[in-house]
Amino acid sequence: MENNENMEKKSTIELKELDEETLFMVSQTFKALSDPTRIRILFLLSQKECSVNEIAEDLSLRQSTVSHQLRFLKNLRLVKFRRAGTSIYYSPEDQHVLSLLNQSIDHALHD
Amino acid sequence: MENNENMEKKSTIELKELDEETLFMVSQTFKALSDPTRIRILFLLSQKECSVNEIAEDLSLRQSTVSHQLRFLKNLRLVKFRRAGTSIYYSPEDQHVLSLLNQSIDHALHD
DNA sequence: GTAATATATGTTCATCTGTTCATATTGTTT
DNA sequence: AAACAATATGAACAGATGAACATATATTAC
Repeated sequence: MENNENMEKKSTIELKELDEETLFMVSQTFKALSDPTRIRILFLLSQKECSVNEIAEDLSLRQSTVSHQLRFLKNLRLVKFRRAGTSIYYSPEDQHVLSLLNQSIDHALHD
Repeated sequence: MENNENMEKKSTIELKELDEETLFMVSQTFKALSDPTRIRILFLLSQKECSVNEIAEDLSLRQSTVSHQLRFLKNLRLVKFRRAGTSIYYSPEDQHVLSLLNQSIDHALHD
């Protein structure tokens, strides 16, 4: 009974609907960022557009691992790609998720 | 070679270290928010301080399920608690994570 | 003290995840 | 067209995860 009127500043969550669909979308978004490999891929792509092989080499991952994770990120529309010759170059598509990642890294670094 | 100087606005991720420890912390934070049950618990707690049983009843979850998830959130310092009689009341502890959740819900709702 | 209530914990189980290998597909280049 | 290069895909496996049950612990009330 002492915690019922804290919806002003400090970004407390306002009363909103949390229907099943929203809940699923939100959890999926965070799931995308819950794996170190995916974070490293997104982090790398936020710095430079990369082909699949470049990602694999830069992060010391198998090509198939990168490809599988890119499919995951692609399905969630978090990355886009373009073909260039025989390679396919990936880059981030969702600025919002990149922002969430950025904030979280900042917060972790500043302890 | 066309994506190398986009570190101004739009919250592109700046060049930072992504050491193992930071990577782990960040991924753990997002993992906490990647499960619908934990999201519902945090969302509920952001609105009112609750005992374990209140959470279980409000969200139609087993008491043990709630307790296990609370332990998870407690380990990550995302919730705090106080004892009152025979009950234990939980509330959010990490404003930053609450902010991430809030942003993500907003984004999902505004499509 | 004992009984009652609230919460925490251990274990089991089914499911989900992420990686790897092997192979298929796709587009390019000659 | 064939050969090549880059990427995607399928299957299999190990490990992680979340829910449920039963039970243990802890505090209050009597």
